[in-house]
Amino acid sequence: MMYEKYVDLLKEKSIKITPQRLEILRYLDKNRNHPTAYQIYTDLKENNPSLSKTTVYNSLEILNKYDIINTISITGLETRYDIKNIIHHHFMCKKCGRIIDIDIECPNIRKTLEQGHKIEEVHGYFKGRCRECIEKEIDQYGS
Amino acid sequence: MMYEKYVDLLKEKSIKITPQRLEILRYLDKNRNHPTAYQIYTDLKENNPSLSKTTVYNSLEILNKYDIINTISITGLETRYDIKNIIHHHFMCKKCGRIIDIDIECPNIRKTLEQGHKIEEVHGYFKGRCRECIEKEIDQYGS
DNA sequence: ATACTAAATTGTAATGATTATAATTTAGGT
DNA sequence: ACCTAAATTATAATCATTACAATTTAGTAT
Repeated sequence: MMYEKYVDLLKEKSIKITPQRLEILRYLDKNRNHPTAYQIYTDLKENNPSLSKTTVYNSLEILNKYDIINTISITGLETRYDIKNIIHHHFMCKKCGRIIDIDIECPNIRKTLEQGHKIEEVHGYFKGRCRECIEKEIDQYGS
Repeated sequence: MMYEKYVDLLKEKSIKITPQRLEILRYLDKNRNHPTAYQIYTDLKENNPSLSKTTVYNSLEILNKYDIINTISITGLETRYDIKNIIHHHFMCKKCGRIIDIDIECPNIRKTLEQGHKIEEVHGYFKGRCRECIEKEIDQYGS
């Protein structure tokens, strides 16, 4: 019941249903903060001490390959992961490091590009300072 | 004469003018194929055997900080570098790995987002199969 | 021109994310 | 209840990047 949703996702793609994959999917579904592989690993390890880091990487790779999750290259340091939902962009705050969803899809990019190359993924991100960090600065130094 | 253009770029930002920085800038200006730090390092080392990898990283960092170059996080593996020119997006071919410039700026993203967060960088990229790889496949298997 | 000083460069070592490998276990079909 | 290919695990290796400490240099002041 609890995992049925994720079982179905894997069944659709005819890839093996394992407890590790289900846990990772559930984790990404509940944690929409674009975690790293390491964050997923350490958090899930609490309830499953035998979990291997390699398994996390392998699972993320196959889930990405079958279009169940997205990878986000934005920090330049590590890959972030995101369960697939409606297309959106990301905003990364250079101060606090947070990656925030931006519910926008870049219009007419797809059409514009259907001229030779085949697009399989669309990624957009911005970098700057998030509202919260800006507000903190104002508090600190006076407006 | 040859390096004047790059000297000016550094002067504008009041950062020190060193032969290493000038060479890196010239390299990025001539090589618009989004090289990695390692590629820059090995290519420039040919004419300057004492060049250090750390210098390349340090220089790229400061050039990026002062908005003279751009960093591109797209492969998830390493950072790519691009001399600053008009805003454009990128297309990465999943087959051959090439990163191609797409001369498009996502319209009205900037305005849409001026609601709290401050945008300092706009990045957009697509992944898929480039025209050349697609054409090769057709050649191979018949159309 | 010369001397000075903070900043840049260099080489080496350390770090941290990710991948490779090989042995063990398991999912899912027979 | 098998069987087998695929998944999981632990460990070691790899690769990009950063930290560090010693040396050199750019650019300013003398």
